[in-house]
Amino acid sequence: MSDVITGVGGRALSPKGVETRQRLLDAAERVFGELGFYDASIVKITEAAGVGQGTFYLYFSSKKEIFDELVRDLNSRIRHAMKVESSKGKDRIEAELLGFRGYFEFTAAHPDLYSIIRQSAFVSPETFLYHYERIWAGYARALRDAVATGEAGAIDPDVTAWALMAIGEMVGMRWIVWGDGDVPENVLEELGRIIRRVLDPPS
Amino acid sequence: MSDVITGVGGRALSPKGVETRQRLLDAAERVFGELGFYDASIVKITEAAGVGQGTFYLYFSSKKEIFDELVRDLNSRIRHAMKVESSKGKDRIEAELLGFRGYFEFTAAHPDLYSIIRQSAFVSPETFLYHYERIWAGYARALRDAVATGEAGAIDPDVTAWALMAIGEMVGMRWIVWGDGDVPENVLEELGRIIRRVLDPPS
DNA sequence: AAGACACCTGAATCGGGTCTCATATTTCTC
DNA sequence: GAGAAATATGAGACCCGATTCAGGTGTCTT
Repeated sequence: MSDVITGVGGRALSPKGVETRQRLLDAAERVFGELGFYDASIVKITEAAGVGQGTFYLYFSSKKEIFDELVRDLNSRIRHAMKVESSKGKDRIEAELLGFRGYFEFTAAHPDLYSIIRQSAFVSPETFLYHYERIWAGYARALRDAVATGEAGAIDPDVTAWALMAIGEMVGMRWIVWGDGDVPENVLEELGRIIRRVLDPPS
Repeated sequence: MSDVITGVGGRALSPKGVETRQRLLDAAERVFGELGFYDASIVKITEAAGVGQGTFYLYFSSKKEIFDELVRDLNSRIRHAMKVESSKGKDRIEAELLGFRGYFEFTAAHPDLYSIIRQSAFVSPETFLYHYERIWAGYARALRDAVATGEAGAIDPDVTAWALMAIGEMVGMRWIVWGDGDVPENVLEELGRIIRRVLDPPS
């Protein structure tokens, strides 16, 4: 576990270097979010960060590297948002629905970031895979627990986790990204019905 | 309904022109599939088609235009594959599962093309939307019919259609694109269980 | 076979990108 | 405050892509 922040070549950074690196990351988030990976350029990122072009290469060796770093960061923020919400649920069904709500809220608050992650599919397939597997793992563990405690019926937790994750992503895209930024109440209700049916809790 | 094939500027094409246009489309499918939209270049497409660079602009006005044409073509092939399979089903549940199989078979046979469609999200959002809405519309109509005939319970066909489509896409990605090109039998079985539960047919 | 018309060509233009490097500045250490 | 180390700079070398254009080739008609 090395939490030490380094520049290119593993160079240790002074507080000033750490700050500049962070400025570049923040700028990259804005620029990638607005323009997408391919239309974003190093020049635009350094301009947004208020540093010279050459400075970029003191901290990141390529455009892809800073992009990957950003996706990992977003992934952990999304999982955090979901976990915070879902932990408020009294049972597994409620927890799942709240987890979705957390996801939708994050998506609504950061529609650009949502699109960044989708872009990683082509920019950096490993990172894209990492993103889905991390989220999936959380779902699958929760579902295994639910089966163990009898809150869910005879389901396959692994396959069901992929299915639920898929639904959350699609609904976020359909009603938040393509819609007016909010998932309507009737859709949330139907989502509740679907989750209940899929989880098959003993009555 | 104009089935007349034209070049840039609506120019009518002779048989030779039609053939060259098709050669470019076939080449574009291979090049986009292998390299993705951004790394593909007009030069590479014209080389793969065996024509000069300038020829490209006799038939398509830009890289995006030929890409959009390709996505629309793929969309109709996917829907056709799904329809052919699902029409073999004896009831709605079986039809849905067969439709998924058709989709998986298409995905397995054309993994590159699958990725092309995902790329359209950034290259051409309208086309991406078109793709999902066309597929969704077919699902939703089938589900409405199922509700009417009593093959499905008190479901919201529109929301349920988005959910089922999402599941199919995610499973295709997880087991075909990331996996070994085939959806295992046990996953298909669990998928059957999920569909049955979600459709809620009266027992 | 001459003219018309569709088709084809690739070198050249133009724009824009990544990354390097010689040099300058700031900060740290003693 | 002098020397070392870290940080910063932006012009320019280098590369590659989309698109245009002035002119060449094939094919059909009469």
